[in-house]
Amino acid sequence: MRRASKPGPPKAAGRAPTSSASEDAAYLAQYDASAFPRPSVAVDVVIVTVQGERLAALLVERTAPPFRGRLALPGTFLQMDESLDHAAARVLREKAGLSGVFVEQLYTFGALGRDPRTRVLSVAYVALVAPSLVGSDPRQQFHALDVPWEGETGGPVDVRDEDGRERELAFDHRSILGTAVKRLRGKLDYTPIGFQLLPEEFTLRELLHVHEVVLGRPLNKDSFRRRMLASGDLEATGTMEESASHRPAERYRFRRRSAV
Amino acid sequence: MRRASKPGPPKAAGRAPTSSASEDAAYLAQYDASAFPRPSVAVDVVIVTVQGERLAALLVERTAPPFRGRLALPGTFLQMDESLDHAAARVLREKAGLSGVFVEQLYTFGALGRDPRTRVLSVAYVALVAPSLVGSDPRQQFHALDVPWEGETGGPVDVRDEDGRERELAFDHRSILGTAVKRLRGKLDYTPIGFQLLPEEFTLRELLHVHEVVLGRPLNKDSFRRRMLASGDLEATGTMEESASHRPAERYRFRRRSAV
DNA sequence: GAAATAGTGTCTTTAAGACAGTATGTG
DNA sequence: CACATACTGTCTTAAAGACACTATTTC
Repeated sequence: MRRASKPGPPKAAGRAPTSSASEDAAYLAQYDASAFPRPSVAVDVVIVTVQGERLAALLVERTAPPFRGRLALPGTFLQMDESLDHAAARVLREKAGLSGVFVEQLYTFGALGRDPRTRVLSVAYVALVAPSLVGSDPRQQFHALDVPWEGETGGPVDVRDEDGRERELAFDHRSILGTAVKRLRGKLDYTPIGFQLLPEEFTLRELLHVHEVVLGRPLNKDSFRRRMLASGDLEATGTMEESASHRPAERYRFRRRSAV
Repeated sequence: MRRASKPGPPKAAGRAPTSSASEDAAYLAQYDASAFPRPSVAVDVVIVTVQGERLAALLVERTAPPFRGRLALPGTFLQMDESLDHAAARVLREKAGLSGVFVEQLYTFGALGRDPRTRVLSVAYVALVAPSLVGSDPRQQFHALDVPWEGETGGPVDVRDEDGRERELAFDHRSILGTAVKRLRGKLDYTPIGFQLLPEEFTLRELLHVHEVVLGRPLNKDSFRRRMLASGDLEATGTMEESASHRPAERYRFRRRSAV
């Protein structure tokens, strides 16, 4: 290991001195932001939940061209006075009536022809919501996802409506959905992300079910139980589930819950 | 498992028909791209290599305000007629004289005050280069990274020049470097990314060294060897390293090598 | 009691860590 | 020869899978 020598005094040695605050201020006063061409920037959010045996995402039907009539991810154009994270939270609130849920940035899509109108980048986010948080809000139109690949292969994802009919998506949103599913599957292996798709308290069977739906394959029940209890992330509540036609299971709670 | 009913004929049922190509064309003719405010978009690349016992990144000294004299990631403004990936490859070529190396998108930074000039998003990429690819090109000024956290904690990273003196960075580039190191450490656990930091052929000791430098901690030599040989990703070349003052090791090659 | 799932205990298999011992190069 | 590292083999430990068995609820 090459040892770094003790850092010397902050004198510059053979380098141009760092610019001063006043120099920066003078420069900024004459800076012309319009000198560079600027693309439009959209923020789209993949809002994921578990419905029965499938993953589902909140999608909105486009009422204007381009792609009128197709389903699209809820999104917005980035405002100049808000951060990317803020825009994602705004989409959740305004387009889905949701707040306080898990959100994280996914990927930025910037292919040339992805929006026929003009150059638009899409900074995509993923949000996870418990089915119990989904209520009667008419904006919360979830559609089942049909993932045509296994593991973390990746690739576009199909969308079906309530009748099981396949729906076409606008833009490159099938690919964005695919990237989201791939990311979720990857994270599930080493982070306790599954909790975000369940209510505050849940049984181990429910947690197992969520993992199986996200991963798209059955899991070993015994080792899942052992792994979860050994992880230290779960806290027994002492209460039992009710009204099951079998022996009721104990409910657990996640120790730390991060939210935006 | 809820069975999807057989997809019916593509007739719309109770939905507005999908927009036609001619409708889209008419709409696009009158679309005004300037109706929405647009931020500037930069593409910055964290070009990583291994130097001795440390990770190092290629950084350039800023010659103009803001942050004149500080080190910054090589970057460019996104052109309107190029994809994000293309802009990243262009930065590698023009600012580092590199091509054919591993590149992938990292994260998009969009905090409000991150550039004092105007609203600038930075779509950050990570590139991995073998030390053997680094030559006499004066643009290839690598600086050692000093990661002040363990594992995948995350957080800003310090940069030192050849004398071991700490250097200040421009913008939020310390955070971008930190995100890059965190990503690399995460990927190393389940993907054979370490190969990208080595020449075409290498010994197991060299591969182990790369992993240790990226992860910032020593690894068990025995299980590393077993794991690598069992993974099926390595191919023995039959040749031996030379001029070591000890028993020479066999050289291996990576089976698949992805590049841009 | 039958059915269904919860939860416990144990055996086997597999991967990782520890470490001894042999092999093969340089000086 | 000493020294350094490559490589092999074996023992131990820890985690995962398989599975038998008991427990507790509804019907």
